[in-house]
Amino acid sequence: MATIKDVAQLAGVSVGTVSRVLAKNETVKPRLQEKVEAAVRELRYKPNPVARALRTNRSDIIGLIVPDITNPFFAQLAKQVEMLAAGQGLSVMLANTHDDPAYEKQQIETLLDRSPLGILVVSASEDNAQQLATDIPIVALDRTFVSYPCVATDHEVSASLAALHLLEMGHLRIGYAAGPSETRVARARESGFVAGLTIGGKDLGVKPDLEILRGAFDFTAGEELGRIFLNRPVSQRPTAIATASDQQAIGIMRAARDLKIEVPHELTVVGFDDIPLAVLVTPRLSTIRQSISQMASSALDLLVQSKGIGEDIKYPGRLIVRGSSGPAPVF
Amino acid sequence: MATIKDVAQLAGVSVGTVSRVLAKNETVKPRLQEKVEAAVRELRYKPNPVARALRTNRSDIIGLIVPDITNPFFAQLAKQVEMLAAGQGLSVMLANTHDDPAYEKQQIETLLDRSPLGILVVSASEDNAQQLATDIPIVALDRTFVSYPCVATDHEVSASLAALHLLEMGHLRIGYAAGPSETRVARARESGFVAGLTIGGKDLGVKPDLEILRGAFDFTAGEELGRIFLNRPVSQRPTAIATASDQQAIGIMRAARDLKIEVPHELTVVGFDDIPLAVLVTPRLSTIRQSISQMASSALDLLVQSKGIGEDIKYPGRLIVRGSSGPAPVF
DNA sequence: GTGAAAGCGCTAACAC
DNA sequence: GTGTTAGCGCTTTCAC
Repeated sequence: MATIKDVAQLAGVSVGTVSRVLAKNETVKPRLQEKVEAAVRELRYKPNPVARALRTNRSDIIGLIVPDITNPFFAQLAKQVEMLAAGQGLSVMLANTHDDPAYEKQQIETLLDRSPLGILVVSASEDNAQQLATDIPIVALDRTFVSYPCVATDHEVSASLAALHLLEMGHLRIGYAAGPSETRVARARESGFVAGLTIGGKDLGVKPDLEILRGAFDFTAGEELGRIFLNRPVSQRPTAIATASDQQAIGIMRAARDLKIEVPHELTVVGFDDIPLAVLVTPRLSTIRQSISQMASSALDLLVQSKGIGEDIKYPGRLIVRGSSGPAPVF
Repeated sequence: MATIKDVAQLAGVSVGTVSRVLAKNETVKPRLQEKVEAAVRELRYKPNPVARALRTNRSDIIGLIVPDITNPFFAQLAKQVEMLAAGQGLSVMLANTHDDPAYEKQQIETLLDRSPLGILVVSASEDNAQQLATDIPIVALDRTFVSYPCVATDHEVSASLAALHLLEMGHLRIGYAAGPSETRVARARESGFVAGLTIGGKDLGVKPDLEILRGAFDFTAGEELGRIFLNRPVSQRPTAIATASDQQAIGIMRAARDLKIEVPHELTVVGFDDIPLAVLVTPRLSTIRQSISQMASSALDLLVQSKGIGEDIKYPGRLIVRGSSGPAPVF
C-alpha cells in the first residue's frame, strides 16, 4: 500500500503539502495541488485510517449499541445508520447489550477506547447509568440515556394518532391494551392514547368509553388481554382495540378469531410498530410506524456535528391504515 | 488516559518491559511483572488499540459483511458473531451490501483499509467476484465467496432430514415446493430432499410419489404453489409438502386453510429456516433449523487462527417437529 | 504557501 | 532479562 511519503516523493513535494491537499481546505497553490492529486491517482493512494486516528485521536467509526440486533426494530435502525454512515465514508461498529446495563457499560467503554467519531446508544439502563468521562459525542436513540441528547419517536403523539383514527371511524366503546407500566415507552404510549381520545372526543363532541388493560408487549399477552376484552356480550365489548405493540394486536386478532368475532367488521384492531409480520396476518394490521430513517438521520447528524449538548428530538409516528380497521359496527 | 510510558515510569521499568508483560508470553522476572501489573491497576491503564493497530498492522476488529441486517437470519448470525467476538475482546464492524456485488466490493475494501483481524462475508456475488489482494484472512459465511473457506449449512443433508421425517410418518404422496433454481441454496435443498426421499424410501422399502414445483422463496409464491398442489381431488393431492423456506410453507398453510384442508390431519407441511414467525402460525410450523451459533463459532475460529486456506465446513440443520406435521391420513 | 520535524502510543529489533 | 530506540503513517506546529 502506498503511503503519504510515496505520494510526496512522486509529486515532488513534502508530506506536509500532501496532507494539506488531502485535508482540502488549506491554501495550497493550484499547481502543486494538481501534481499531488495526480500522484494520488497514479499510486491509488488511500490514507491509512488507523494512522490518522492515532494522530488525531478520532477515527471515522461510529459506534452503535443496541440491546439486541435480532429485534427487527433495532435491525432496521442499524441498517439505516449503516447506510447513512457509509454514505459519508464512516464505518459502523455494532455491539449488543442483551438488555444488561452492566454489559452495556462495558461495551460502551470498549468502543470508547477505539476513539470513534461518536456513539449511538439504544440504552438498556432506563435511568441508573452514570455519565461517561469522555469528550466523544454520544447520542441516545429511541430511549433516553443519562443526559445525552436523545432522538426518539414521540410515543405520545404517535399513540394519539391511533386514538383519533378510532374516533374518526365512529368507535365509542374502545379498549386499549397497554404495555408493562414499568417501561417508559409503554407509559408514554398509554398516556398519549388517553390524551388523544380525550382531546379528539372533545373536538368531535363525543365521549368515548375507554377500558385499559395492561400486559407484556408480546403475542401471548395480547391473546390473553384479547380474551378478557372480547369474551362478553356484544353490547359490552369494545368495537375497537388499540395496542402498545403489534404483537399484542396480533394476539388480539387471534383471540377474536377464536371467539368468532370478525375483524374488521365487528372489531377494529390497531397495533403499534409496523413489524414485518403486520402485513402477513389476515386481515393485514393497521398500525403506527415509527420514522426510523428520520431518527437515524438526525442522530447521525447530531454525532457528526457533535453538537455537544443538543436538545432532544422527537418524531411523530405515522398511521398506516390497513385491513384490520373499519367503521364502528351499528348494532 | 494513561499511556504505556506512565505505567513504565510508575513501575520504574522501561516501556519495553511493560509491553512485554502486556504481551504475556515474554520472559519477565516475576518481581518486575508484579510491579508493572500494580502500576497498570493503579493507573487503570488500557492499551490504546489504535496505536497498537498502527504498529502491528492488525487490529482487534472483525468485519462482518451481510446483504441486509434486516433479514432475521443475518441478524441472528450477526448477533452470534458479535457475542462470540466480544467474548474474545474483539469488536465487530458491520456493513450491508444490499445484495449488490459492486457495493459489496467497496464495503469490503473500506473494511480492509482498517486492517481488521479478519473479515466474515455473506456474499451477494454468487460467483463472479475476484480474489482480493490482501493477506487479511477472509471467511465466507452461508454462501461461498471466491475461493475463501466457507462455513455454511449443509443444505442437502438438512433437506433430506425433512424427507426422512415425511417418510417415517408414512407419507407416500409428497410435494416439494422448491426455491428459484438460479440460486445455489435452492438447488442444494431441492436435490437434498430428492436424495433423502430416494434413499429413505429404499431403506423403508417404499416408493414415494414426488411432485416438485418451483417458485420464489416468499410467502406469495408459497400460496400459489399451495393452490396448485392442493386444488384437486383428495386422491391426487399430496398428503405432505415440504418447502425450501418457511415463508413458502406458511403460504401453503394459508392456501390449505382457504381450501378447507386441515393441517396436520389432512396435510403435513414442513418448512425450512425456522424463522420467528414459524411458532406464531397455527398450527406451529415444523421446520429445519440451521445451526447459526455453530456456524458463527467456526467461522470466527477460522479467522482468529487465520488458518489461511482452510477447508469448507458444513453443518447439518436440525429437524424441529411442531404441530404442522402428522402421520399420513388413511383414506 | 511550503518544508522540516516533532510526535500520537505502541511493538519489536537490537544492544547490553 | 531488560533498556533503548527506531519506526508504523499521519497531522500539525513552527520556521522560512
